[in-house]
Amino acid sequence: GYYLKPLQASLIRAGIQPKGWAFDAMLAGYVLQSGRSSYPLPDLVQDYLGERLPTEDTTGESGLAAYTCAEAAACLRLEQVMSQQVAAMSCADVLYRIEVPLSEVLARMELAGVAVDVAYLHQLSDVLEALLRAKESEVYTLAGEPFNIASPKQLGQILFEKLKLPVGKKTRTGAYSTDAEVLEQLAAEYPICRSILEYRELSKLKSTYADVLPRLVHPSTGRIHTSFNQTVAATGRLSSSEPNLQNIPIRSEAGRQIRRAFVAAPGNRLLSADYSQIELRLLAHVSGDERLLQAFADDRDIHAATAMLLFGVPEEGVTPELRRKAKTVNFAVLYGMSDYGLSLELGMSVGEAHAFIENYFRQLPGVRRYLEETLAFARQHGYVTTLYGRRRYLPEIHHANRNVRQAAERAAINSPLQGTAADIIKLAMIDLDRRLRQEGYRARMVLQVHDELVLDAPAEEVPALAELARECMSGVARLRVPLKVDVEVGDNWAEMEKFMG
DNA sequence: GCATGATGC
DNA sequence: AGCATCATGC
Repeated sequence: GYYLKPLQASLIRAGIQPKGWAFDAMLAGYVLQSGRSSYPLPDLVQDYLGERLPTEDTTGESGLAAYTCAEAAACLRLEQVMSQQVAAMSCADVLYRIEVPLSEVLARMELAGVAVDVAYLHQLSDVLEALLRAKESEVYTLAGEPFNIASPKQLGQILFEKLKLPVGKKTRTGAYSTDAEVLEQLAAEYPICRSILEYRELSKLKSTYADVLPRLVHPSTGRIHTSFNQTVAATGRLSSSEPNLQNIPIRSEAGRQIRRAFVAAPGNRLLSADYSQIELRLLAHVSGDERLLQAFADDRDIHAATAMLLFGVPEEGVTPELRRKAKTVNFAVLYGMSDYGLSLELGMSVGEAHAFIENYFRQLPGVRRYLEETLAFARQHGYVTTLYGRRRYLPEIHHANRNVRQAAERAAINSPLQGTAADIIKLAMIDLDRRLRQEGYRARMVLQVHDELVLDAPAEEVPALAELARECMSGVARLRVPLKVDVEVGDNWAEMEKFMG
């Protein structure tokens, strides 16, 4: 078949649970070349069969029948060719044990949807509107005139020409940058910058979330049914759209008010299970670095443990500031840090950042070895892989332009880690979905947010479900480090409490 | 349609 | 600084 998920959803909605889905050409296309922007069937037919699918003429009934038959025939032949190639690049497990079975799980999740409190969102929208108007007046007063705050061009003119604030960085096109980093720098001395930041936050919350989410509530289910896209992210992650439920605010207090709108069905509770530090645990596993492995074996606070190593202080000497620096370095490693990037982040010179990184590698030599081996592999083969064999091609690893080449090098470091984490949670979703159905749970998996699964569950199922989710998620891979899973339970997605057990 | 800037992991 | 989606301006 081709793009089976909608078909699977239709069948499931009709109460039919077909088994033995064998092949999906769209998913095969994704596994073979995850960097493509999309996988239209005519393109796959052209690229893998060297043929042209007849042009779509579905005006009449006979035209529709003929085109549908041509599609079906093409899929059968695509399976022969693509399956061979998938096997030849050792991606059979990724396609047949991960992506194909996951498709049906995603269909079930999309059908289940998630409940939102619409009345609450309307109320919140009105509050945001009032706060926004007040903040707008505040900005106009500080600027000495009204203007469109949402226009970066007008805002740049007001701040850097009229008010003569010191110019920070410029954008790629040479305009004054007014992004949060620039405004944050200026905010201590110029209150208007703080006001603009607050205006931006409120504006984002209202226009992207409070005003849009209620419109996407399905009239018959009363729930929001996102799309989980399986072929978008080059690393193997899922994405979510219409609406994106993978970027619901959590960090700011105002943002968390949006999250409160995501609720359990009546009589139910929301259960969230998330992997703790999965990417750093994977770094420990694939690098085999002794100290990193030991830190996770001891279930240490990894950023604090890193701070002890980097700064040579005892546990009680780890100040919040040192821990924050160590945390930044840990993330920088996952993203394939350059000393330049780290220097910007930590506000130090490139030389200091370089010394920082050298110190990190001296303390964690296994990590350096892994990063060097991964880069060498990418340069030699032109791709990198996850633990389960998922491949990402990096043609720009030999690019003549240094910036382009270095971006590819960072992707070479990051993709195996981000992609392996994606493989693992996908496997866990398949397993958990099977267990939920086999064991007759009424709970439904409703969201996946990269390292987190959210279930909408009858209150009485919560204790057993917490155990089941933990078991599925941490048991799905046997690594040199434990996969720690934290479980939280609550009536809404903002107010969750740790679940012990 | 691209640029910018917001949100998440 | 890795990976995404969405709103807005122009």
